[in-house]
Amino acid sequence: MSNQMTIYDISKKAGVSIATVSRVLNGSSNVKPKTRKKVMDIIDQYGYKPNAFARGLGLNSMKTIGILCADSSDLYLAKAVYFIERNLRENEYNSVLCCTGYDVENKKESLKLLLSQHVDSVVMVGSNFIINEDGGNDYIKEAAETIPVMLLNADYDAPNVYCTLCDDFKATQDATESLLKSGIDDILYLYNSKSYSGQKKLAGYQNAYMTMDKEINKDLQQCFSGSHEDIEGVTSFIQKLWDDGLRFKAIVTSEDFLGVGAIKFAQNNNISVPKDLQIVGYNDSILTLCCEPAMTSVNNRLEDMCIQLVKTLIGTLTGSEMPQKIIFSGELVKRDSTSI
Amino acid sequence: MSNQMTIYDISKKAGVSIATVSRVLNGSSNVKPKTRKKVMDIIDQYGYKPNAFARGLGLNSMKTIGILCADSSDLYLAKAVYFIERNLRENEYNSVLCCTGYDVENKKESLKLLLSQHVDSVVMVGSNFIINEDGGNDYIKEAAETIPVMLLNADYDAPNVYCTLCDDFKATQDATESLLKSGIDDILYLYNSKSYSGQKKLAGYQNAYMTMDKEINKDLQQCFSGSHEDIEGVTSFIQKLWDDGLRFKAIVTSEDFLGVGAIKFAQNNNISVPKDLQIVGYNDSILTLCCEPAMTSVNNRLEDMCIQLVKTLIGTLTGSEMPQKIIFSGELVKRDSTSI
DNA sequence: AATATTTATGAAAACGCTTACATTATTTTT
DNA sequence: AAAAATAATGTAAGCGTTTTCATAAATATT
Repeated sequence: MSNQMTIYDISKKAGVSIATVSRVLNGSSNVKPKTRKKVMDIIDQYGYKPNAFARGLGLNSMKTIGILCADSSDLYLAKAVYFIERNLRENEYNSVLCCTGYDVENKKESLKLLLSQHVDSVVMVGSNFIINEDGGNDYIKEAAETIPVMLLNADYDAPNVYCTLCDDFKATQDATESLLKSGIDDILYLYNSKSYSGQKKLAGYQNAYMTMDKEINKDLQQCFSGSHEDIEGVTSFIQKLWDDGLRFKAIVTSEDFLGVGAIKFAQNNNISVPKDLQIVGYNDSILTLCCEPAMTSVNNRLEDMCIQLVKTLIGTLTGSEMPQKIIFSGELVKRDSTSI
Repeated sequence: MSNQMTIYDISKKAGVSIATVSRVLNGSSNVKPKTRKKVMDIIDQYGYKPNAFARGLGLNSMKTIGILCADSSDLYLAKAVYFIERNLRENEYNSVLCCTGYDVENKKESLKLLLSQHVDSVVMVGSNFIINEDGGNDYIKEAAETIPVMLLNADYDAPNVYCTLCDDFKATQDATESLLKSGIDDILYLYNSKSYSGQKKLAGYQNAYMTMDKEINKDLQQCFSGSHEDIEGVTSFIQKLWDDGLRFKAIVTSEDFLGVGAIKFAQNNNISVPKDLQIVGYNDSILTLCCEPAMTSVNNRLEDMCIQLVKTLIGTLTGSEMPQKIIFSGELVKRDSTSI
């Protein structure tokens, strides 16, 4: 079996020392081309792969990145994980995935676990890793004392913490402003409690009103706290608001599933979309194409962000000075649920 | 820093040998309760975590399972990865994720990589890991010589290979039969080239016709080879068939996104669903709730399968004799896209 | 109380690599 | 052609655990 082979076996067969084999393996320049070829041939012939543990022990790095993610069954997070994993692998890094759920203690525990595994860095996927209370993010700061911490779509200033994010504030503000400018004043903002970015988007929504010098109605800011799978829950949540007498001409959301729930609500009530109710999703996921009409949504450049994040990560690990914050601009993808 | 501490430091502080510390760490019974407590206290006090590499080297196992998955951004596969990861972690196993894409060579390469990392087992998520040609699956057999190989929703008989799957054949046959029994003869079967299970479902579809003694029209078996994101592609694919004169009263699909594309097609052509066209999806994903009307779909018990798979895996790793094949029955979840 | 048995602990080898340092081979300089 | 400089290779010491085997302590048996 090729897997039982050790560097000793290879060195013996190639008639060199284990140090030379190691040098070939690690691409050291100080080895004669002829020797390198000889060793390589043996390695290829026997399909030898160095034992990752031993290598890790020696190098104190296993070329492994920890990926922390609340819930990789969430469409958006799943895509992020996918893009990050792919990019890491292209750079010859492995990823250990760790789904933490939304509980804070769990997140901390998972992080500790990854650290004990000596990952070279840890990527936190999603803004829900930012804890919105005093000292809540110390666990990030602490981890960053040991290894670089990469935040996807979250914003946190600390040494050795690198953020790659989309300007959700601005994207939401822009979308809201477009609606306001088209003469619609009663815009419901619907967000999900799970994600901190829902707050930032809320601020963008509010800022749009301020900028346009229009009055804000607090009742039009609503938080849905169910799961990202519970579209029916969203629909009845909105229905309840409606039945309670709340009225709106547009709904701006912090996630696509909320938008879909809104479209379903409109259908149930024979409200014409976009004529009498315009709806804006967020993330530009496949859900936008499933509903009727297809939904306008903010594309927040997930793939670009992930590519950049890995680029920054690799740079940091190889000792380059890297910017600690990179911000992408979201882009409103207009479909048939709006007429702006 | 707690992370730099070694077993030596702990042993010194506790006034015992490293062997004793190791025994405490590994829960060996041969250690006096008083000693254990003493050591534990030091460990807790300093937050010591053993170096995973060294441990791996010693044990030749890092309690890590490799997860192989073509594309974890696919809703279905993402959920599978999520469930598996969660269950593994509950059993104190880590998971290294590896997205292979659909290229066979890549899959083999990724598997080799995982093996070189000395994972304790490897889980292949999805039927696309079964290569439908002579000797195509030797790579699985080979891996199984070293470690147990777990297949999710794929069927392959070999020593040390464990399959957990859903009877997609039967589920599709049942759905098709229900439609046939309700008097509809022209059922389009639409599947996706990416997944081998599309073939098994096709067989189920065909078997329904045979069982009901009805004639099969080969033109009604169509394969869409686009991406799982390309709902619009599906819609125009069906439109083309329609424009070419193909007619059908129902569409049975191998995946939800195909069903959604079908519903969109119906909408575009003012074909009433389910009155004039019934549509059945597969996987019972969130997409079924996004479209209008909500889509009937086969729930193939993904979570149950994943739980069982991990159970089987842990059993195997701990030396229990485990069944090599466990088959779940799919369940048709009826919604408004059918009237059966 | 002396001996046999069991239980708890320690010393040291092993795990398979990397790498600093020592040595040898090769090339360049004189 | 000898000396100096450089390049290639080898030797051996880590890296931080686990674990076997030997030994010491505690308990049971006579």
